Amino acid sequence: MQTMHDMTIGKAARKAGVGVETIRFYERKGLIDQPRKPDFGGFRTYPAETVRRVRFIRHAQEHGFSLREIEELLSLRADPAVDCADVRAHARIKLDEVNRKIARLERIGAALEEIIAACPGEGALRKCSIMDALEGAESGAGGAESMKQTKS
Amino acid sequence: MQTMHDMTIGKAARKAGVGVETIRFYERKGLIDQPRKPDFGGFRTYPAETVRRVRFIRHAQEHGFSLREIEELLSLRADPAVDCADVRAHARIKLDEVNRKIARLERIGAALEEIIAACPGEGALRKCSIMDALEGAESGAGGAESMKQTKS
DNA sequence: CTTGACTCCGTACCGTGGTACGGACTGCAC
DNA sequence: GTGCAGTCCGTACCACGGTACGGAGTCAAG
Repeated sequence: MQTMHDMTIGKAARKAGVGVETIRFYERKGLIDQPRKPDFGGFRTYPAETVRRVRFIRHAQEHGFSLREIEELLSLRADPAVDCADVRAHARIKLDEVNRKIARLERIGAALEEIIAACPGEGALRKCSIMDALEGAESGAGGAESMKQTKS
Repeated sequence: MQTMHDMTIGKAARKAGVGVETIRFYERKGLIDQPRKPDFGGFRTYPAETVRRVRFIRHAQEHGFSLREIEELLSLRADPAVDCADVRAHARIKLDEVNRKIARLERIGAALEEIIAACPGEGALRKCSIMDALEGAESGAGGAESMKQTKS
């Protein structure tokens, strides 16, 4: 039996802090499942689980995961029958991705700090080291090469 | 006065490390300006400045700036009255963003490590800390996050 | 029983950052 | 003088993450 906390889509959306269209969008994407309509007419009712799931999605997005990655993340715990080793393997892949993202951001941050520190803070742009840094390339981060296709 | 280093678009693109289409795209976006065609036929010639500008764009992208922000940066440069501090302020905002992203990623990384560690390597998954980490997420620590839209 | 708010559903559209395509032209080499 | 690489130009397309729209149905209050 569904809890008595079921709600219509609008209420679920408000609770989750998103728009109705966003809920539907996630349904279309398969990130959350669409409750079926009551057979005797009326509106779909959404369980509290939907709200939790939407919040999960938003938080994961804030952490830099794409919807595709989030789908995977959700599937980690979707099936209680899933073997722990599988879950762990997925989690390790994700952890690896996270660490790579952190490393990349740290390089960017270090480069930014460097150019900010080198900036005199005032004066004409003629001698703005930030502009120079962006123009001139190097800056520890390396990778002046063309990173063209990064499509997977 | 054109320098003697003018080149066709393909050469400029190669020098800048991007594709021809990317140059044209930046032209359409107004990030670089398109040289006019020689009136007596032939191809456009691009000055070395274009290459520098494209490199600037790519480097700024690597530092986390969007094309729109880069456009601003470029227009700042075009204005001799602009102060260096303006540029540094932009860089600081970016640095803040980067640091926030890193902090978030580190939290999710820790959560992933937790579930990996909690996993015995076989058997069913009982609890998933990643869900906890992302669902309630910033709860405990006074994050003050989630100031989403407040639809009425 | 009417009104207004909400739901349902498909489809179209938005901005971001490009990539691809096709036909016509040009320029250089052989 | 022909052939091929490169240019020109418009347009279409891609993935991503949604947002908006319009017409119908439904619900709950007055």
